[in-house]
Parts: sequence; structure tokens; C-alpha cells
Amino acid sequence: MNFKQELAAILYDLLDQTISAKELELMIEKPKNQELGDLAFPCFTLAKLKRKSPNLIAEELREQINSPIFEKVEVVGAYLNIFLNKKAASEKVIHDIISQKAAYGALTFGNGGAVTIDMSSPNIAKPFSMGHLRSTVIGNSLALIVEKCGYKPIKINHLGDWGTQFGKLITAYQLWGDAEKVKLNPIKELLTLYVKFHKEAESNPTLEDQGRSWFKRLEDGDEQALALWKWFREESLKEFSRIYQLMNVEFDSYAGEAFYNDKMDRVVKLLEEQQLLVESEQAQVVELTEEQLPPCLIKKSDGATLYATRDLAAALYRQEEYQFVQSLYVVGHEQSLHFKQLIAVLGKMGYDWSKQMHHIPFGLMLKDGSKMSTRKGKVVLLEEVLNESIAMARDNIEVKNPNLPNKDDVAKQVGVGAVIFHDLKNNRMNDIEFSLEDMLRFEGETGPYVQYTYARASSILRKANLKVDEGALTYENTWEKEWKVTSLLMEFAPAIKRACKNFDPSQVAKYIIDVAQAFNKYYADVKILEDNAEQQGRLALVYSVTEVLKEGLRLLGLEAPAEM
RNA sequence: GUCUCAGUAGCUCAGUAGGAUAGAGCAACAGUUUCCUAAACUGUAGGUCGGAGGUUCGAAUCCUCUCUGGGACACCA
Repeated sequence: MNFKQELAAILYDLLDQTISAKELELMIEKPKNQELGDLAFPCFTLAKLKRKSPNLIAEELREQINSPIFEKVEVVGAYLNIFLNKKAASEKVIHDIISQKAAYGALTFGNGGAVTIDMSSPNIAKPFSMGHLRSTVIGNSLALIVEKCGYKPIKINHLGDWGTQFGKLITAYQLWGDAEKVKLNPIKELLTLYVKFHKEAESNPTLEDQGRSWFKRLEDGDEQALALWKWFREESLKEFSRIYQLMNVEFDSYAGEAFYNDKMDRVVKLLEEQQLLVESEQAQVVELTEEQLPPCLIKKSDGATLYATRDLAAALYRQEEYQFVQSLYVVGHEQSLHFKQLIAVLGKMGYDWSKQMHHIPFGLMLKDGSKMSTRKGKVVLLEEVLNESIAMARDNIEVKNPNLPNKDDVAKQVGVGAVIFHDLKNNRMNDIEFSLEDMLRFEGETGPYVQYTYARASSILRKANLKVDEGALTYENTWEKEWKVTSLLMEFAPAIKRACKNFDPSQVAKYIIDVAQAFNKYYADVKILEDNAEQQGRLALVYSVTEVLKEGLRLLGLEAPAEM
């Protein structure tokens, strides 16, 4: 199956079994460019062991290697370069894809273990901003990737539906709010109130106290406070679900912060029993000096709970409810310290499973070089961006493919795809300066580019009226011109595995760009529908490419329109 | 101040557990459509991998120091 393994096994025998096959496999690499070969084995390390020149060792190995899976073996300097048998290898991948279809690339190492994914988690009564986009799309893609690897993902939208902010909001509403206005345009009006609160509070510090006291009343079950809270929450959820629908994201649980209100006493009690809780400046904290972390605040001086308290309760609940083998928190990098503290406290409490918790941080979405802030009203609304992108995709269709039947559907798939892909294609940790222009780019390394490649390939299959023959194992092709594509198709599973192990969807994004680029070059170079002996093989390749692109896009949360 | 993330082409970024001449995409310039969707393809140009030391056969990659920028650092989440 795996050519690296086979080469390692051969080398293992040739080298008198001095180095384990596993280690040899790790030493094998891919040459910088394909003209040099498909696999390479550098002999520097061996040179030290054997006290011989690396070039000589490479030469000796070359003379001894003899395997039908290799087309030729060359030596360049200290490198042993292996060329695979293109015909055998190509026909093998294509056969694998045709028989496995969407299941191609699937892995099983997850063994059905539950993976909870804390993701998206927007704050109630605040607009769904670009900042929440990252957590949502990264979490959604990780869920799909983890599932592809045999885990059972559980997507949890840990809604920000509790906290002092509501005290502030209620205060602001009482002072300046207008029920009619809020009903008409809830989120926008509530945001205005929230921003006003912070502005006024700068010159009037008693507002902060009022906010805190209203939150206390909310926690104590005050009817008036509770009614307002419920109302704000419902209106917000309506708006959020519209956006999730647009992005095709669903959740297994909406248990947000309020859900844990009755589960926090237990945490506090547990901490007290273990004598981990100490008083400090009238507040209750867990000291984390051995862990070299600042203390973790559990209860405020007025007795109200905090973020950490709720997250502790949530962690306990999730372990008990789902028995996760991994628990992921897709939350911005600026909260790294909080998660370090959270995991450390759970470790102190003796929970071994705290080691299975991972904070999946990501860089900030910046506006004008600094963090966006709801308080200052410095936000960009996700829905507006999505709609703009969809409109732009729609315009493109009108120009490039005016006869397309389902223009609106495709525009949505492409427009939303552009935004999601733009977020996922780079390393999570990079900060992103918000740029509508970059985000709505449809050319080059973008979602629409991959989708377009898929649509073109699909179009060929439609024209050829291809019936995929699962029985066919050999073709007339030499697979010379196809080799760049077929050799890439073999890399799908490794890319998925890398993405899963590193919690990094960009591995899949980069991979499908590579496949799309290779295929587009092939497409420009070779007339696929030419009626000759190799046509069947070419069509089988095109089919394989569509399967891999479609599945790759799916793993990122994008759709693959058959025409665009 | 402490911790943390980042610094690679004009811009946005790749570079898979140190390896062969550092790669893409945008933008620029020059081309390709009687031919399977030009949202594509081809070519040109563009680089002291922030800087300085060190480790080694070999460093963008590892270590130390340093500069620049983002972020976090107790009653927000």
C-alpha cells in the first residue's frame, strides 16, 4: 500500500538490519521536485555509522535494489532517488478511488472515540462578527476531519449567554432602552446600548457597579432581570441560526454558559473539599504557583462566579456526558492563559482526562492593525460579508456562465466557500488583517478556484457520459503525463492525517489546491475527450480527481457545485 | 516588567519531526480561446528567510541573545 514502507523494508534487508525499518521510513523523504524522483533516501546518517562516504553508500544501494514497484533508481550525490512504476502506481490509486468513492482517504485510528469540540460560541445580544467566523469554520472543519479519521465529533456551541455583560446590558436598557426599537431590530439596538454603556461608564464609574448588581440579581433569579435575559437570548439565537444556515454549520449542543448555572456549586464544593480554594483579596482563587501560572479566579468578592468556574463545570459535564477521548476548545489565542489555568486546575483536582483537553488557538482577526472590539463598536458583521461575497459570485456567474440553471444556489456555494476557504487555507496562528478585497478574491489559491476545477472536471465526465467501471484494473495508458496528478492523489490520506494530528485544516486546503493546480495544468495540456485507446484511463483519472476534490472541499465545509 | 504568538519576494502566505538550486498565489509585464467552462494555462521579473552568535557533514527549520509587531497578565469572556 505505502511505497515508503516498501522502500524501508527493502533498505532494512540491504543494510544488514542495522537500523529499524521504522526509522528508515522516517528518513525517506520526497525530493524537492519530481524530476529527481518520487522518493529519496539521503545517506548522510549512514555514512557516519558505516564510516564510508555517503555517495559510495548510495551507489552500493542502487546496485542492490531491485523491485518491480520501482521504475528506476538513481544516485545524485549522497541521495538515492527512487522513481516509482507510474503505470502500476497510477492504476492502483485510481482503482482505490473508484472502489471507495467518498470514503477514499478515510482513516480508522480514532476508533470511534468521542471528541467534543467547543466552537463558534458567539455572545448573546452581540452581533455575529468576523471574529466568530474563525472559531466556527475551524471547529466545523476539525469536526469533519476528526470524523474522517474515525472519531465521533460532538460540536458544542458554548453560547456566551451569561455573565456580567448582561448586567451591563440590562442597566443600559433600563436607562436608555426603547422596547419598540429593540423589537424592530434587536441585535443592532442592543449593540448600540452596549456601546453606549461603555462610553458612559468612562465618565460615570457607578454604572459599572449598577451593571454588576443587575447581574447579581440575574444570578439570584430576579424575575424582571430573567425576563429581559430570555428575550435578548431568543432574539439573538434567531439571528445566529440564519447565519449558521448560510454557512451550513450545525451543532450537537447549544449548552452555553447559562446551562452550567446549577452545576457550579458542585465545582466550588469539590475545590473546597480538596482544599484547593483559598481566599485572596476577598475573592476565591486556586493558586497555581507550582505550575508557574497566575492564580485562577473562581469566585468574585461579591460571590458571583466567573468564566473559569463555568468552564470547569463544563469540562466535568462533558467528560461525564460524553466520555471524550479528546476535548477541543477552538478559541482565540488571546485566551491561551485561561485554558492553561483551566487544564492545570483540573489536573490539580486529580482528573487525568485533563491531559486530553486541547486549546486550539488561532490568530486574531485584526482591523486597522489591532483587535476588533465590540465595546468600541469596532466590528465587521459576518452576515454582511457573506452576503456581499454571494452577490459578487452571482455577478461573476452572470458574466461567465449566464445559462447556468440554479444561479442563486451556486452563488451561495461559491460566495460562502470563498470566505470559509480564505480563513482555512493558512496556518491557524497567523493574525488576519480584515480585508474584504482579499476575502472576496475568486482567483488563484482560493475556494472558488478549487470549486471551478471541480466543475470543469465534472463537465467533462458529463460530456463523456462516463460509467465508472469498478472492475477495470488496467488501462492502455502509460500515465506519463498524468503522473503529477496521480502521485498527488496518493497523498490524500497523509494530508488528512496531518490535519487531524495537528488540528490544522489548512493541511487539507493546501492539498486540494495542489491537486487542483496539477489537474488544471493537465487539462490545459491534454485533450481528455480525444477518442483513442487512452481515453478510458484519462476519464478514470478525471473521475478520481472529482472525488478527491469534492471530499477535500467537504472536509473544509465547502460545497462542490457540478457547474458554475 | 513577565509570559505568549508572529517576522520568508512589493502584498498575502507555503516550506510536512534540519537535507539537494528557498516555493505558490496576488499585483506588474509579455503571451495562450476555430479546441473538454480563460474563476484557467504558459512565460518574465522579483529573496542577505528581521539581525547576531552557536550546535553539525548540512539550518528558513534546533539553542542563546537581540530588534520589530500582535496578544495576554484577578474580580470581562
